[in-house]
Amino acid sequence: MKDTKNGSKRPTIKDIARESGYSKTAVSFAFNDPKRISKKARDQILKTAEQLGYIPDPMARNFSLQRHLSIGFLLPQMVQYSLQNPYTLQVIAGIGSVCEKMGYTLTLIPPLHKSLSLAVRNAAVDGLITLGSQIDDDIITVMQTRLLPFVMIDGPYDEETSSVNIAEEEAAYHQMKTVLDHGHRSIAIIGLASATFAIGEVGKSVSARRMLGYNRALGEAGLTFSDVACLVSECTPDDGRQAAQKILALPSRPTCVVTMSDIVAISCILAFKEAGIRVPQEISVVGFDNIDEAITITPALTTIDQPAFEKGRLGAKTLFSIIDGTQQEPVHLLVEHRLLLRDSLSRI
Amino acid sequence: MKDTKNGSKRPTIKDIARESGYSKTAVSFAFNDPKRISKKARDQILKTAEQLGYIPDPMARNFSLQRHLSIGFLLPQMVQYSLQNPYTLQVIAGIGSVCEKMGYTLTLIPPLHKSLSLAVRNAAVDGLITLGSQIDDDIITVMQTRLLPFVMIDGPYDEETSSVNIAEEEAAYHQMKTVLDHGHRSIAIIGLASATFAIGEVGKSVSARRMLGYNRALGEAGLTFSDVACLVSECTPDDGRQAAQKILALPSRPTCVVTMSDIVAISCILAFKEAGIRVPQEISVVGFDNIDEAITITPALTTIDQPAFEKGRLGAKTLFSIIDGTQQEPVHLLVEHRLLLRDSLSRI
DNA sequence: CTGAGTAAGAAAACCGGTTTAGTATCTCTA
DNA sequence: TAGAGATACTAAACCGGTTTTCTTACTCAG
Repeated sequence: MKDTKNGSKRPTIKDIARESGYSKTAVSFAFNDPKRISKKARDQILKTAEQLGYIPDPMARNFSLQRHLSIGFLLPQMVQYSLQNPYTLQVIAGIGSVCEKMGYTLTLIPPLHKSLSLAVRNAAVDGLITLGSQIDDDIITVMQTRLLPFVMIDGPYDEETSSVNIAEEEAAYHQMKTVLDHGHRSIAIIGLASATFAIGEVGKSVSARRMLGYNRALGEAGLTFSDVACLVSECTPDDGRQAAQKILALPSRPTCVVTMSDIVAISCILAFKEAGIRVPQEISVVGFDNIDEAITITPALTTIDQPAFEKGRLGAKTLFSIIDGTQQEPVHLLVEHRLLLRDSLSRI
Repeated sequence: MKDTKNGSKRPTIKDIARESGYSKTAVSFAFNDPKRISKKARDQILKTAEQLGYIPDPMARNFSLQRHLSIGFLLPQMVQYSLQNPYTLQVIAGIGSVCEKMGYTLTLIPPLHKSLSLAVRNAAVDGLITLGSQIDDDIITVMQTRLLPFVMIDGPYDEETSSVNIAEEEAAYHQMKTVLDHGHRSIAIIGLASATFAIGEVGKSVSARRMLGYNRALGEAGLTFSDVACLVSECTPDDGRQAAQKILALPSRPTCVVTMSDIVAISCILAFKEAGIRVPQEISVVGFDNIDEAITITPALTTIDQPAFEKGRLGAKTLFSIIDGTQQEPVHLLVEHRLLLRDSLSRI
């Protein structure tokens, strides 16, 4: 690996061509299509490449071949939170397992200057997977304008866009109904930050779909949203704790807190315990996602289990089938959820 | 966003130039250096771009500017294991937090056709961070040949290569000495898969350095490696369980198992419990890393705590300072470790 | 012996941007 | 009123590969 003439920079295909006495074309063939060239030429070229320490520039190749060999995962929140959230990490692992099989890398894309759509504009990938409800029309427009294939996991529902989801409304109904069946009537709901409690228009976000389920369950018990305390929280430990504080500050304390994420639920449990309130004797908590900690925390968390790894895997498989042209029409995958009854929910 | 003439493909800078009546240069300036161009021209160009749905191709930009705006993380194992390993995930989170600040993406690079060095040849990144001891000379040669800046975390020690580590020998010494101080004399060691129990030559890998520490501690207690059972295991739950089975099959069961990773340690605890053996009453287990599960498992795991997130963060910071030229010479960072005494180690 | 077909390789176009070098016009100063 | 300098823009080179097109020499069948 000695220096080439061009300063101390890496040798290019041109250098190898010159030094070996062949053309650029020949060098390219030597590496990519050996049959197209004589053994003598190939040997000479590879020897020269070896001597000069030549490795074809991946970006130049990819650019020329109009591909990236990488798919992107749009981090739904700041890295600090996204990559500490076990649910998100399981989804990433699922995506990664497919990438590995396909010989692709997985590019984690954080917001750029706090902007997701800016990050999407600049993303050097063959396709994108999004997670969660932070995906607004702006972002979708950028992906469509770039003609970038994408799959949304837990995203806002859209006929024309491939997606992977659980039956959100059904799951939320099931979650709330279980709480009501346990006798609770004084309830607080902590929605995702993007949640809206206006049921009027048909909601497209995960939050909105879950709200429909909550509404139905409450209705069957003769309640409406005005009978429950409605809060929202980012899906972070800090925000979860703040929500817990707000609940403790309510004029009358609810007997059960229904959350849309285990992260928030667990933060609540911790906050309640620190405030000297016994869970579930004085207040019940139910979660959503079934992250690993849900079963190790005391009391073990009653929650909705959703197969995070599988969601990632299916999302990635779908994305690849769009990229390679196998899949032309949008697909909408539904994966199974189930309610796990554990200690954090008590009967009243 | 209507179609351009060139079929149904995305418009390029050339299309915008033609349609707007200006040159490619003008279009480029309109996007990147507005001051260089008249307001009239800029408005016309941006209007045309908007109408045609033009977004500059990130790869073409990056290629032209000879940069990637991404750094790579070389996954030490199959995705299935790497992205399920909490220690690795914490390191990734640390790296990601820096990438976010710098406006870079983080590319997770799985082995390509089982080959890490092949993956490194093809990686489209501005720099690489490696984790663990799987890094052989082959891989290092590729990175050096490509003139790709890189930082090794927990890697084989090398004067000329920037690195982030704990004082491995010291930590291992501390771990083993604690076991010996608790009275254990019948000990099994489960090393990392790459471990070698030959102490002769100065080891460069993490395993080798830890072995020196073990050797020293054992020596002070009047023991040598021939007095302990020496096994190796990949850092996966499956392999950890296999190692546990081998220990149970030994002619005389040791009173303590010393592992080089919590993943393995926890697998052992689970395997032992399933075999009806009480931990720590009948057998003690100590780990290494202090992953989250170490404290939630019963019995809580005695282990060496190392700051995974911080390692990732420092590794990334170092890499960026090499990339931007601030850092010329290799740096070798040492971060603090500490022993956490918990229930899985009993006194004998 | 000739013409078709093939093998080996070179030249040039291309991927889609950025940037350097250069041109024409306009403005200001001496 | 000529010359210097600034302004606004264009043409062409460049990043490092791949690929299409073309040339030349060789092979073989008729």
